[in-house]
Amino acid sequence: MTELLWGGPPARSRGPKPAITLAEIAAAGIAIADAEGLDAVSMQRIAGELPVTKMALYRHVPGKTELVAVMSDIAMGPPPERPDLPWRKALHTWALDLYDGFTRHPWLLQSTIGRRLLGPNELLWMERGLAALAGTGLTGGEQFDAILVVTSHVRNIAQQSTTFPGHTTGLTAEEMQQSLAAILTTEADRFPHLTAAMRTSAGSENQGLEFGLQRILDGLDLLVRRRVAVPDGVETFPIEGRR
Amino acid sequence: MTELLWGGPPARSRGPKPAITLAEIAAAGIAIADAEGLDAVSMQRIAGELPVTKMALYRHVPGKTELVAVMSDIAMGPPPERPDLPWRKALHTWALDLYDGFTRHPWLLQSTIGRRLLGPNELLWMERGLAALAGTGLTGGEQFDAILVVTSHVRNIAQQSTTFPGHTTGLTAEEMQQSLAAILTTEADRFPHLTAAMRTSAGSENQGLEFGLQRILDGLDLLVRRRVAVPDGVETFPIEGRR
DNA sequence: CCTTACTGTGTCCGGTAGACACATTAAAGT
DNA sequence: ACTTTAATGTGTCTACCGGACACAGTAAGG
Repeated sequence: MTELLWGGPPARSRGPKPAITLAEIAAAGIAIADAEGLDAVSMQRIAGELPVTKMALYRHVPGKTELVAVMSDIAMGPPPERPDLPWRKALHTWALDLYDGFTRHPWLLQSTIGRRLLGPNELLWMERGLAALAGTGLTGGEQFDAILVVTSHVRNIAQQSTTFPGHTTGLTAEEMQQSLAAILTTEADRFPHLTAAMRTSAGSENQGLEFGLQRILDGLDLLVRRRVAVPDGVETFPIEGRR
Repeated sequence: MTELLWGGPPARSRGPKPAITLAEIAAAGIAIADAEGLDAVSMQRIAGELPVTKMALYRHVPGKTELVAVMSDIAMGPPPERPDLPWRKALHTWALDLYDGFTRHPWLLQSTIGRRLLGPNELLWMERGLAALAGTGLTGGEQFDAILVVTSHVRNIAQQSTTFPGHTTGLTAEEMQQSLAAILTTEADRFPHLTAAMRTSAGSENQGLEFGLQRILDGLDLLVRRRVAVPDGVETFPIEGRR
């Protein structure tokens, strides 16, 4: 499995020339997932796009799980090159780049959840995120946690704002808003704060990405300033509300 | 569909007495999902736990999607009652309560993604989260965005730390750490910051929940203080890095 | 030239969600 | 009390899915 993600094309020896390559299989899968969603990707369907039958795919890939992992790493691609910037701006553009990737391939939100083997591109994204934080004085663990919280936010905003192609069980943002409004007309007394918040939130959609990002960066900034003031990492200024 | 989530038991008229109720179906599904994961939940399997056949379930539920929605809202349950607290402590305990729910029913992380119809319990969680922020001077939209970023963080931490029962395609945290270390032994030069961060992060696992939570709360606190200073919401003090 | 490793194919299995026709049940209307 | 009618549960059927496995053909190495 690690070989699939990290190894190049396998050394060929005897036997018939393969009619297809792993890269072609992955490309076909990515095309289907982009156009019709991850649920539309089946071994049958992929084979239909290639000059082979379903079972031939298993000569190149141990199973669907592994294939999706390869597809995911390829579709994610490496992070775009960016000039060196102060950590905050660097992490900010990193987050926007990540968001871009998820909107280009919404199915990545489904295929890259949970603990799994990481591919070279995914690791490269992580590397770039950590690079942004390298000079901040945060410990390694804190750096990991920091890019994790940024990634979480980006993922969930993308999850919420993206429309999934072919995903039958998905409402549009309007349908959701509408059904919520309908419920609140009859149940307003059970949800007073929700009702109130809805009234003062009209027209302020799609601000979620920047809003959360700025809060997180503000919070990180506070910590970084403390770390710079006390480089050995001892916590000197207890902050109200911190455990 | 809305009736399934929000309506009580349907008014019965003619016909045979139903052998099962929606609540019983949902309870059976929840039991299976808790024990063996969401993937183990099938109509066949649920029917096996009840004195009916698979197709009888479709008399009570339009499809599996809707059934999982009902299961999810029931399993999530209402948020626990908490005494009134300052907004930061209130939101903090709210987040920990949410985390608790996700660890009790890990499959909720799979079943409550994306845009979907919201059930009464899910809305009650939202109501409580907004209630915590009611006195902060944030606009409705900002309140929504704030609880969204907290929820995202809690979800992703739970996703990362929870072990899913029966989920064959899931590595343990050790396996993942191990494979990462193995890769870095041969590819260390491609990922210098990653390698460095790994060295200084030994033993600092499972701090991610509190770390991200405190950063987010710190960031929100900054905004709230600005809002209190200028109650009409006009941004008077431009903060470095904010767009 | 023959052996051997490798590729692609067809068949088969157990599983999934759901459509649909059918018999049965029990309440409502007469 | 009898008939009508709406609702319930069942069994059968279709169209998929991932994958195991045996088999035939191909091309390179000895």
